[in-house]
Amino acid sequence: MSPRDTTPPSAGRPGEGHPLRVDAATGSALRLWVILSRAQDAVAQHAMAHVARHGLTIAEFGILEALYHLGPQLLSEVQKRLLVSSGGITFLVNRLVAKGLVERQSCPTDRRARYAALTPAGEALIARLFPEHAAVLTEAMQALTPAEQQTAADLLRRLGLAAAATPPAAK
Amino acid sequence: MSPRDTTPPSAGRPGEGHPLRVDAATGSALRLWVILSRAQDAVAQHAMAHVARHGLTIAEFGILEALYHLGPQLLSEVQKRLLVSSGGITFLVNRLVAKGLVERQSCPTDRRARYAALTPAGEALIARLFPEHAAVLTEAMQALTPAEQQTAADLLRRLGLAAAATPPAAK
DNA sequence: AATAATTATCTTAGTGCTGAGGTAGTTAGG
DNA sequence: CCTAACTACCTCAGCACTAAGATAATTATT
Repeated sequence: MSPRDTTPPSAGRPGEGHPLRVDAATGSALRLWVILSRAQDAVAQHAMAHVARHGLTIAEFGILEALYHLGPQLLSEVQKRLLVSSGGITFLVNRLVAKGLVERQSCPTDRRARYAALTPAGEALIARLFPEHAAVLTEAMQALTPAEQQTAADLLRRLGLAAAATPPAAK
Repeated sequence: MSPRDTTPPSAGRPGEGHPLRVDAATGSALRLWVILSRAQDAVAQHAMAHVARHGLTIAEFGILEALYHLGPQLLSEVQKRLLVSSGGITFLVNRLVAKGLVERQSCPTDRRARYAALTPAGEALIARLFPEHAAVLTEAMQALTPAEQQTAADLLRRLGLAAAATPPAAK
């Protein structure tokens, strides 16, 4: 789903292609979209490389991290937090159970619901990995000062919330 | 690969989990990482919804757009531009060929190399879709003014270039 | 020329996830 | 109660892509 595409042509290329003609507002949105995606991807490479070294995917790490910081959670709560599909959360928790890092617990008040909770092994792993992960990301983002990170975060939060709020657009 | 995870706990949650303790610099990097990923994902939903309505994936659209604006390109050039794997570019071009939107042309000076070029049908499709796509993205990002988009783009470009430049980190 | 190293593409197997649909448990209305 | 609607989770088929390796053509070295 990454748009390292939509990229405006690397200026000066003497192609046989069509010139890129867009108005100013459209141009800045397109440019931002490409830059946003590339930045996300570049940082994601660092995050993935780190968790992969411990045999985890980013999504698995996200579940462990959520359970670590919030305690046992209903699968549906974890699902909403991670933004994965309903089938996906079952699949991911199954895999973590198979690895011995997570266990399911039944909910006393609602027999449909199941909690996911860390096993001692899972707790030990995430307790060790989380600080490392934070350090990897801090390192990967060191090009921006904390103040700049704050500015970027403020802008992107508004952008993300607004984009998520609008319907996926009909055209 | 999305880290809607790594999210700091939604403050105030009275969990049984561990408190989130990180220093200031680490905190801003972690926060930015989550916000960056969520913003990228939210905008990507709009982009995907648009191209999916025409039976395309984002990667396929990216190839069509590249060929449209640059003219016929070697597969390896398209690959670098889209940041897909070498197998991926073969796979994607095959699918576009099957759809009748792209054709391969042999390179006269290097018999290993192949050009990808738009067919008339492909050209007609992307000529219609590209302006729509630009409009969808402009709409999706309208929460930020052009000046704010510029600021965000400047920061993210630096972030992305620096993150891409550093080795995937060893720890 | 012969050999090695590099480059360009393709092949194959596999991964990580989505989406549609299904079952069981729960809540609300009549 | 009894039905309908909803919710939580799971199953399963399938998709988009990756990674590793194979093949084949080119360039560089000896």
